[in-house]
Amino acid sequence: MAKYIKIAEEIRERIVTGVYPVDKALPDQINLAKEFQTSRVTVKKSLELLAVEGLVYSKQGSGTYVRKNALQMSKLDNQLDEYVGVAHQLADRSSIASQILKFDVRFPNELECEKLLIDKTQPVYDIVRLRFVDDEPFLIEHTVMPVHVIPGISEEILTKSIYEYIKGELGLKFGGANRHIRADKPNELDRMYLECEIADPVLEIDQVVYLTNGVPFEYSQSRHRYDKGDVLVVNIKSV
Amino acid sequence: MAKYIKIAEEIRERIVTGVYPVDKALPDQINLAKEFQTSRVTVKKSLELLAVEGLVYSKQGSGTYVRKNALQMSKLDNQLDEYVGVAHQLADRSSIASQILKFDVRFPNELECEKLLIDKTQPVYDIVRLRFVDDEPFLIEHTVMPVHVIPGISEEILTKSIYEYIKGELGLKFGGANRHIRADKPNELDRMYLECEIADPVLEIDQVVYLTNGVPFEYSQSRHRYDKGDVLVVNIKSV
DNA sequence: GAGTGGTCTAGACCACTAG
DNA sequence: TAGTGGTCTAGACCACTCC
Repeated sequence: MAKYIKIAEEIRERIVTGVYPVDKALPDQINLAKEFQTSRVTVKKSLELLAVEGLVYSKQGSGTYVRKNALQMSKLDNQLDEYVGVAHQLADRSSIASQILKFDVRFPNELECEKLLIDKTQPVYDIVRLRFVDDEPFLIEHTVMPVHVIPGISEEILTKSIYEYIKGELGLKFGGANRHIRADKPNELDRMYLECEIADPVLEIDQVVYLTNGVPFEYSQSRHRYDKGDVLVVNIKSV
Repeated sequence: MAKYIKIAEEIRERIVTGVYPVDKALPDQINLAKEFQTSRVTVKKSLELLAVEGLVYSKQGSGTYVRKNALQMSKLDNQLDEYVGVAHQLADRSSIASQILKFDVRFPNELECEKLLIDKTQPVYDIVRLRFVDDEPFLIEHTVMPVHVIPGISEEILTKSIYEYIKGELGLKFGGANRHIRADKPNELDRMYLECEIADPVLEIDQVVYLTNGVPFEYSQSRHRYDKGDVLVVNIKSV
């Protein structure tokens, strides 16, 4: 484990336990460097980590301070690391099940080519899944994935986790996503499978998910019951 | 302007113009350092900037590569810098107007105290605004702000931009936000002011906005017409 | 084993804040 | 003006990838 990460952990611990109180300055970088038997550059790197997490902020010429909302931020971080779509947010506290409504291979349409950065000749999986939380329908998800990027998908994998398969079997890493979030009226499928009334809105999330090398591997549209969960977005400016 | 930022700009330019092609490795850090007459550490810092933007990724022992979706990412970035709530997303291409429905000062309730990290004795502004894009109602926003954090709010400021006032007059900086996004059925106000039909869903965004020092200065709930705009969330993993 | 990125150092100078 | 963070250097060693 890198030294600057260990130091960041120690400082984070001191913040959440109140050794470094909220709204007050930390010891300056030179003294922290002395204490941790390291160079100032390394200490600075640790503080940058904590700044990205929203725990501290630095003011040139003045000092590095604990942010007033530091304690709240430290709670959020665990959730963030695990965040993949919305389904995962609930993984801890509930049982999740999947029902496969459709699993096909076909050629992509124009929009899918554009989103997935592929051409018309490259086949894609066409998957529709219904997800349950504690036996109640929660979301319906339409996923399109390029076969050549994620080969070997089977129904068995779909009932478990695609992300686990990509990480474990294929050795690829999730690298980010762009999501569009909007509200919509329920359509036929929503009413049938999510058991929506005609006046029940749905929350729609359109996303393109990328591997670390920027190759898109999933373009999906998921539609959620409006009364089951929401989307949390945390945003910290670094400048 | 710091050298590492200039170098990042030059490399970004080379990526978007195709000098460094997508999916290929950049020159290694030592050679980039030579070219830019600098040290390897400085080059690395430039590459880290570009990695955060989603343009490149580095693989220890192998090289630094242009991400396949780099060109799409470079388009998104401009939008992101300007992102403050949802209203701003539209600022460029349309005329925005505000109508003040309510502007009061009162004591906060328990939830507001918790969100804004204040106690019951500290008064808050209680503001309700209706926003129009090109003369059509677009969102209705209920904002609560602590008076002692943002003093001197007037109706005139509200019709313009609170953020401009905070930055310009008070010299404070916006430092981040936590948002919860969900879909909901329209309530009385939505139907009256947003001109929603009873079956029209609304997109609700609950947010706490912070200054750079972590002091919450706004707790707001905005409700949007489902057919006018959505929320874009970009997420790049750095690990 | 050669090449590449990741980390770390010790010291320097600059830019900014605050009294 | 003193103190603090921001940047930069030149060199070193380590960890990892890939041939």
